[in-house]
Amino acid sequence: MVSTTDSSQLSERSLYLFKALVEHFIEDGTPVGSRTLSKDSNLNLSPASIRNVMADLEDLGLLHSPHTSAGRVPTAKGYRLFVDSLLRVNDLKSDEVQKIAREMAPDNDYSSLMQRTSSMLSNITQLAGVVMLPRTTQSKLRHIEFVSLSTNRVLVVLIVNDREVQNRIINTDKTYTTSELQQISNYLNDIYAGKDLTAVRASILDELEKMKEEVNQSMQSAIEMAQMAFNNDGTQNEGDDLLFSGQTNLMDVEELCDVDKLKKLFETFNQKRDILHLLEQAINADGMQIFIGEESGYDVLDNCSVVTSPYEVDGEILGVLGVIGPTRMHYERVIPIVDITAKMLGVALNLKN
Amino acid sequence: MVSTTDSSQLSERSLYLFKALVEHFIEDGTPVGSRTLSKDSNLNLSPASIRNVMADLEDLGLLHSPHTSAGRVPTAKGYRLFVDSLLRVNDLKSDEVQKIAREMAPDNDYSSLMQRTSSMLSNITQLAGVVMLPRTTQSKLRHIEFVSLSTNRVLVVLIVNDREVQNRIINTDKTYTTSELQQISNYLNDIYAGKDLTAVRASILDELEKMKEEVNQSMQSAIEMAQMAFNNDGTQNEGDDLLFSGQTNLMDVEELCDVDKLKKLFETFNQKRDILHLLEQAINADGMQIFIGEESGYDVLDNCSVVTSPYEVDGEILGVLGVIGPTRMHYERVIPIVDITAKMLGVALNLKN
DNA sequence: ATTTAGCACTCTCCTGTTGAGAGTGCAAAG
DNA sequence: CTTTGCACTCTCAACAGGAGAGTGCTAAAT
Repeated sequence: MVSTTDSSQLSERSLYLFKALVEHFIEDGTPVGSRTLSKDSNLNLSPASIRNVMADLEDLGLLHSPHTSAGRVPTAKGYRLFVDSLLRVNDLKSDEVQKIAREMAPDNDYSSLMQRTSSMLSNITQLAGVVMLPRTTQSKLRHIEFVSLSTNRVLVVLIVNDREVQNRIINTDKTYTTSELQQISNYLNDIYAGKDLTAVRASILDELEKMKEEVNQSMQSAIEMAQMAFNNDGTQNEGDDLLFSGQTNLMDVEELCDVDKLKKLFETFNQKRDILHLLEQAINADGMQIFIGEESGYDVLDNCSVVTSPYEVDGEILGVLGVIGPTRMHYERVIPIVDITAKMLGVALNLKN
Repeated sequence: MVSTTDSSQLSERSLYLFKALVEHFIEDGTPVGSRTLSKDSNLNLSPASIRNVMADLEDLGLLHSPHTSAGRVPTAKGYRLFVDSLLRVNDLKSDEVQKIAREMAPDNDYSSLMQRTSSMLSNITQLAGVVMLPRTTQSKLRHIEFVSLSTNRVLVVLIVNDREVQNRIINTDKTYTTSELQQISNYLNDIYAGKDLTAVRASILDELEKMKEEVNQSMQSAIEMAQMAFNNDGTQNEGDDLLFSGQTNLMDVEELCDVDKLKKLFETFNQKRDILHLLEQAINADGMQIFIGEESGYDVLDNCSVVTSPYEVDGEILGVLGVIGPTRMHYERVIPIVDITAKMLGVALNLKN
């Protein structure tokens, strides 16, 4: 990205007109011509003069003409300039802030909170909302519990990080009684509770080695059980960490109205992978990050912008959330919404510790 | 539904031609004219004769002309006759059966099995798949466990019906130690394990009444905890019992290619409610159930058919699964697929007990 | 040195027309 | 009962023409 357009390269007037054009286009959706702009801006300039300016802006790659007689439209680069240097973000109306706050009332149910956050984002913006769940990089084991299901089948319940409950079923070679399982889980809780999951796994493998020498029956069972419990493909299913909502809102957007493009877009959502990559980029940038059109690097998102913000608790970034919509979106509204939502989610999560 | 069209009302030849027409239309998607049908069927009839037959069929409400010069198309009633009396279901190729079987290998992870079933349905049919999870009408409590999270906050883990794990967080008025919680859960497990959830709730309310007189401290705590644990809005979130997949496949279907209709359809999927009602109807009918077009009673499904089959374990119906696609679908393929999938799901679930 | 007016030009989009093609229904003949 | 013949209807694609919008360029005005 060398060709950054510095707003100082342009005259005051050009910038003013450019801003007016973008705003008009965002409102209308139709390419803006010189005549319209002449009336729209309260500079008293004739269409002809404005044409000259527009031609310059087009040369700089900020505008684009769909065809000879169609007025002009901002390019991705144009939106970038607009968002970075010209946009004046609206303060949210207090009733909107309250609406957000209401939806995000802290809730003991963690996953429901996240889900509601996503829906709220899509509802309030009338675009698609997305929340990336906290990456469970460091998972502290809180508690482990075994429940006998039937012959040779045992349910393992792992409580991780105070909020997440994982459960899996393992097949054992013998049938355990409830009290045996109780003993085993007591034993494992004693040594492993509070430790990191990866550390636990490593330790278990160690113990398995040592075990060959020892003969302590009950401990042997315990370690075997633990091995099976934790051996499982470590992380949970890869696709489980992205919550979309309001995708259908995008079906109203004219720019995306082509069924074929929509299909590709929806499939991208379903696969989650690409969006996940994108959001991972956003997690590192501190503060809000906006991907405009082709900037994202994904073809399907060519006519889309993604407005993201990381959310954090105690200064630690847990994840990212955001909104996906057409490049022609009301940034001045969407940006503060995403911003405040991220902050409020941080607060809501904080209250839970 | 009084106006059932008995296939015996129609001449052999009419039926034959009707069948040919429907098959042709399902293949092609374009209205079928007399000329086409004359060549297509190997009866040696002139287009004119066929026109007469077609006019009769139209009078009976089995066919419909989009316009004067457009050939004819089956109505919902027509499809109904076709599916009920004329359709010869294909046996699935053995490699397809194997493919299904492979996807539905029994798996300790219950929810993953259900999810894979849904995806598999949509993959193999190239339509939308849906699985309704077992209704938890009678939920036997298997095990209850408390884990202290932080001051005044306790995580409750309920294991229900051997496979389902529910967890919720409750706020307590005092902070419990691990061993206190242990005691409480031991106590509750002793009296409630194996009982029905609704019975448990009732019993707890009873105990709360009695409690006023008694003074047993630890038992009092236990009951209070239990009350909070079970008091929660009984069932899990209402929308959590329907698994869709492959919705985007429907975007390829010509009949639904209108963005507006698609949007409504997708919103119906997201709300789940209507589809849930439909599937609930299907759960009662024994065996497969097919809703064709307007029959479903939901406007959004006007151009859609829903092919469903209940799945059962030990003769008990647990839920329903099926496929949603355009009325113009390859019933002869979809029907056996849904059928066999339901059976295999039953088997896979059975192996888990 | 800008800004503006004038003008020729281009492109889209809407509208109307036309003809081909497909399919129908009906009446009369086989 | 089936077929032939025929007039009729309707869609669809292609084409043409005109209105409208907007442009770029040049020359005049400020």
